[in-house]
Order: sequence, then structure tokens, then C-alpha cells
Amino acid sequence: MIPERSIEVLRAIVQDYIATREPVGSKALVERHGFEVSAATIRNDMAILEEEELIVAPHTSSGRVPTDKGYRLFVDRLNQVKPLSNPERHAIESFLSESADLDEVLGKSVRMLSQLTNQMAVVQYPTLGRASVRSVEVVPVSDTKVLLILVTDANRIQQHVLDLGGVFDQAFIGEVRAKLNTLLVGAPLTTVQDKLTAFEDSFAQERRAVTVEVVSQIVNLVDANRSEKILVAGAAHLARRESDLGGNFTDVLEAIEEQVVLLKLINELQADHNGVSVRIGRENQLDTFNTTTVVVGDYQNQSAESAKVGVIGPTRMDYSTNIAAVSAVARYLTKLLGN
Amino acid sequence: MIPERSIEVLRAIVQDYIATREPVGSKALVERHGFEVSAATIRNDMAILEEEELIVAPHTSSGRVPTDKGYRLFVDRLNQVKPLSNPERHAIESFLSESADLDEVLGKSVRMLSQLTNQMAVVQYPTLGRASVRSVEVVPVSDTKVLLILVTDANRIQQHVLDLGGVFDQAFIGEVRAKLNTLLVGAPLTTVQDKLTAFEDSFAQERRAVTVEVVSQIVNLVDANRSEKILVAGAAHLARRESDLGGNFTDVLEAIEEQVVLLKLINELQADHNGVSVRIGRENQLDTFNTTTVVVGDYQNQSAESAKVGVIGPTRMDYSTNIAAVSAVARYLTKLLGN
DNA sequence: AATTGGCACTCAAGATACCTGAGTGCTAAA
DNA sequence: TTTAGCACTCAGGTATCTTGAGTGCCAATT
Repeated sequence: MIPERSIEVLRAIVQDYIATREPVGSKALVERHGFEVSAATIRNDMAILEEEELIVAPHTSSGRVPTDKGYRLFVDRLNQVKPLSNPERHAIESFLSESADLDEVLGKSVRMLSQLTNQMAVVQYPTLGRASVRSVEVVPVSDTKVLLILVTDANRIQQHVLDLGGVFDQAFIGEVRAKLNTLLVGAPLTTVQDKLTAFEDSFAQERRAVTVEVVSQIVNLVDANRSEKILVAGAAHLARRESDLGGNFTDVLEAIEEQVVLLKLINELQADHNGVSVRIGRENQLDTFNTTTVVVGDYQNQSAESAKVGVIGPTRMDYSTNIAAVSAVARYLTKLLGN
Repeated sequence: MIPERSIEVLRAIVQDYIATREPVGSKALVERHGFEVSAATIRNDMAILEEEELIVAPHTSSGRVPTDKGYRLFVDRLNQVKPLSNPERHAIESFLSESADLDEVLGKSVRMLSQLTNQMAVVQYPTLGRASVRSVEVVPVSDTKVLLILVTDANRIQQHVLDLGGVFDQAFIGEVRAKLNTLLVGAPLTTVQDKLTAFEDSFAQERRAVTVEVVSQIVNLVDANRSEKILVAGAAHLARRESDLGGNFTDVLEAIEEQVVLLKLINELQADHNGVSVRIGRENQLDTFNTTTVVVGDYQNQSAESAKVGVIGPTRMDYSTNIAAVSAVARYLTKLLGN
């Protein structure tokens, strides 16, 4: 077991290193934190920490720097989450309070989280696996085109413009709309495809081609609901910390723009701390994200489907602030979208 | 007037510098380009170019580097736009051919342009100043909420969820919808606000509060149409060229995320070369964009409203490729959205 | 008048050496 | 277990040299 004071020393090292970016030495520790022992004693403690691989010396005889494992212990045991300041709480509330559609809410949230933390922020769209169809609309938008609208949730609307390939009459559109609604309203998304198998059969022969197209697009909309999508904000913050990233900043940015890797990354995390979960450096198991920490939280929408919000930054980050902010934004999102 | 050969020397310098990133010297020029004169002669030509401020020496006695003015002359007079390769053309066509709504088309376009050029790409949404209302839909999405949909254009749909603050009956919704359409269908966007001034008066007293809200949201949707929006892709490309940007990469990224500055920037440009316009370095008149070149083209939608597509990169960029790609994407967008 | 060879000159960038000081690890005493 | 003392290490700063690519200019040549 690691002695109490050694753990305190680790906390001090993490705090100082986060604050100053300099490897921190025994003397500075004694001075800046109220340790009632001499530097030599602290050095003994540091030897223990080094033994446990919680800190390392960048080169023989320089101060120490926390390892991923050190940060981990810090986050798990030492980090008292500092509550958001009142202005910050207020900002979140008023910023997100005006009800709006999903795109707006998520867009605002991710920008706000980025500002709050000075980190790059990400938010994932809910997947709606368990949701069901609320209504389907078919709206003419030109001589030959209609707009298909799929409403699955008070905040979630999907649309697609469909070219019917010829002029259509109003009655036909009405028929399509009525039949679609009869078939689909209330149906769970997972069953939509099945329910539509016989859809085109109920139309006159010459209309078949068009109705097939309609079905295929509806299915696409459903899939789009399921397909995972992510918003990102604050890339500039990440760029500013480039030097903390050990040079592979470009790779990180690329991976994030790819979205696929990013999705995988944030979906592996399961909430623990205050509903927030943290992956530090190599814990991400991806070379690209070797030097980054990912902090994510869950939020739930109306259908109790959950998705992630979070921030991504260098492992040398202000864990207290970031965990608090992510946790707060996740809670507010749940409040707002969960009704 | 600058002698013919000196101009050729400038072209060679620009090409070599773009290719190698090294300041280029007289000897290398003679070797790599088929000048039938000696290095000393080239040096005389270079003296002329320096006199004209088309090139500079980073330090006494090193090779030369083009100035903004040098690039400008290169772009205006020397740069024969290289046509896209066949695979590239094909990629554009097939990539964009599947008709889809505006969000999809623009999203795909900007990513493709970024890939084609290896630069950060941007695309602006059309402003629709001259467009008019095609239809308005009001769709219930929950007990107390409706979805307002404004269709202005076959490819342009705007939506907003509106909380009515209480339970509503179907007949009322129908009435709202009918009256809105009677009033607005065919009306130019600019007149929508006027047409709605008396809207709420036609409803029973107890409904007034709700209808006022409806009007205000419709006006918002119209404004959102007018408000300028931009998509960005390929920030990683810009990051990779960070060193060409003279260190203010972070500022550039920040300004681009701000969107406001970016909008101003690209809207100042008027098409000239092949329908494409180029701003080089200080020509942007913004310190932040001192070392970047912006290449933008116009595209038109159905209502003949135009918007911009383009790329942003360091002044040291491959002008031929970038101008060609921007021009091609702009043309395809016009074809696709202009019908 | 344009071109060229020759030559002295400049300066960034790399190599080398040296110094300094923060910080360590270890040992022996308290 | 803690501490003072001390020799040791090494990154990073500074100073000095060297090298070579490249220049500007001049006088000779075409």
C-alpha cells in the first residue's frame, strides 16, 4: 500500500504540473504545498511513486511528471470535482433554455462545453434505437419533387427530398401519406422495414415504381436515425495545446474529422464518476490518442436512448473543471431532451 | 515593363518554391528549368524581380521566395489552370449525382473539395434573398408541440419545433396551417413579415398568444434563411501546413470557427479567373489571414441566388490545382442546385 | 546593351564546447 | 522515519567556429 503522504505528494505533483507545464521537483513541492517535512523526505516519497509508475522523470535529475497511471489515480481518488461557478451554471441554463429542435440544442451545447472547458468538445446524436414513429408527412415542393418527413420524437425530425421522376397528382400524394401513416404511426423504428414490405402492393400497377422509391427513402431515414453522428467544436483549443500532444496533433484532428474512430472511442466509455467517464492517454488503446484524455458523459432523450457528450484534450488537462463541466452539460441535456 | 525572361524566372521560382518549400537560388533555376543562360544572368533577372517586389530574400544571400505580389502576378498571368484528371471529374459527378437535400449536397461537396485539394474547404449556404415561399406545414409532434416547416425551394427546407404551451385541438392546427398557406404561398421572403402583421387578428381572442408565437417563429425561419451559414471540412490539412502559416495557425482556426470573419472574407471576393477569385496573403486585409490564400468560386441555386465555395490554405499552395478544383465544384453545384 | 566568369562577401544552420543550476540519489547521523 | 550533506547528472543556454549555398558587383566578352 502506498503511504498517505506519498499520495498527497502525487496530488501536488499533478496539480502543479497541470498548472505550470514544468516537471515538478521536491523543493518546489515543499514550498508551494504545506508539507511539514523536508525536501529529502519528499524525495523518498517520490521514489515510491516512481516505483509504482505513477510519475516519471523526463530525464535523470529533473522534476517529475505524472504518468497516465498517475493521472488515473488522481482522477479516481483525489480529484474533488469543483462545482461550477454560479455564472457558469446560469450560462448553461439560459443558453439552453429556449426550446428548439435537436440540431440547435446539440449545436449550442457543444459550443458551450468547449467554451466552458477550453477544450475541444464533442456531442453525439441520440441513436433512437427504441423510439417509434410519431408521424410521416409528404409535402410537395416542386412539380416533380416531394419532401418526406419522418418525425420520431418531439425533438427529432428527419427529412429527405424525393424526386418522383414525373408529375404527380395531389390525390396520389394524399393516398401515399395516408397509407404510410396508417402503417407506421406508433411503430418502433426497428419494425418499419418489415411493415413496409407490402406497401407498394396496395397501389395501382403504374404507381409501383414510385412507391418503391418512397419506401426505400423512408428506410433510409430510419437508418439515418440509427446511424451515428457527431458534432465537434473548439478545434482551436486543441491546436493551442498542440505542444502537450507530443506532436501528433494533426493525426488527432484527422481522426476526429473521420468521426468513425471518434465514435468508437467515445462509445467504449461507460459512466462512473458523477456519471462521467474518463480515458487517459494509452487507456484509449489507440496510438493516435496516446497523449489525449477523453472525458465523456451520457445524456438521455425522451425515449431513454442515451448518447455521449464530452471533451477531448491533452492528458495534461484540468480534470476537475472538465469533469464538472461535462457532467453539468450532460445533466442539462437530459433535463432538456428527456422532458 | 518587365522583360519576358524575368517573368519566366518568376514562374520558375513560384513553381519550385511551391514544390520544395526552400528558397530558390539562381543555380538551381538554371539547372531545373531549361534556361539557356548562365546563373549570373538569372541573378540579374532576379534583381529586377526583387526591385519590383515580386520576390524577396528571407535573409541576405539566400534564395528567393515569392511575395504576395509575386503570387498575384503568377495567378493572373502565368498560371494555366490544369484541367482535372478524368478520375477526379468522375468522382465529382458520381459523388454528387444522387439528388438529396441541401444539407447533404453541401456537406458532401465541401468534403470532396477538401480531399481534391488537400486544403481546408468551405461552402456557404445560399442566402435566398429573392426566393419565395413554396409552402408552410404545421405538423403535430407531441401533445403540446408542433413542427413548423417552411419550404422555400425544392432543396431548401427549414424547420422549427414550437411549444404551444398547452394542449391544442386538431381543428385549430388545421386552421393555422390553412391561413398561413393562403397568406404566404408565393410570397417573396422579403414580404413575409409584412404579410403576417394581421395574422393573429383573424383568430379568436383566446388563441392570440399562440398565434403570435407562430408568427414570430415563421419570421425566425425566414431570417435563418437569410442568415449566412458555412460548412467547413479538412481542418487537418491546414494543420499539416502549419509551418507555412507563420505560426498563427491557431488564430486562423479560431477565426474560421467564428464564421463571422470567414463570411466577411469570402463575400468580399468577386469572381474573375474561370469564375474563381483569389485573395493572396495581405490582400485579405486581415492580420489573421496574412499568410493564407483564399480561393473561392460562386455557385447559383434555382432562385439564381449565389453563394461561395472555396478553399483556404497557406499562400504557398498549389494554385493550379486549387483553382481548377474550386471552379469544377462550383460548376457542378450550380448544375445540381440550379436545375 | 546584354551576357558571363570571377570573386569577395554574407549569413543561416549545424557542430562543438563549456557552463550553470535545478534536481536527484545515496549515505550517515539524528 | 526523517533529515542534512554532498557528489553527480544533464537539459538548456551561451559562445565560438565552420561550412556552403547564394548573393552583388565588376570587368571582360559577345
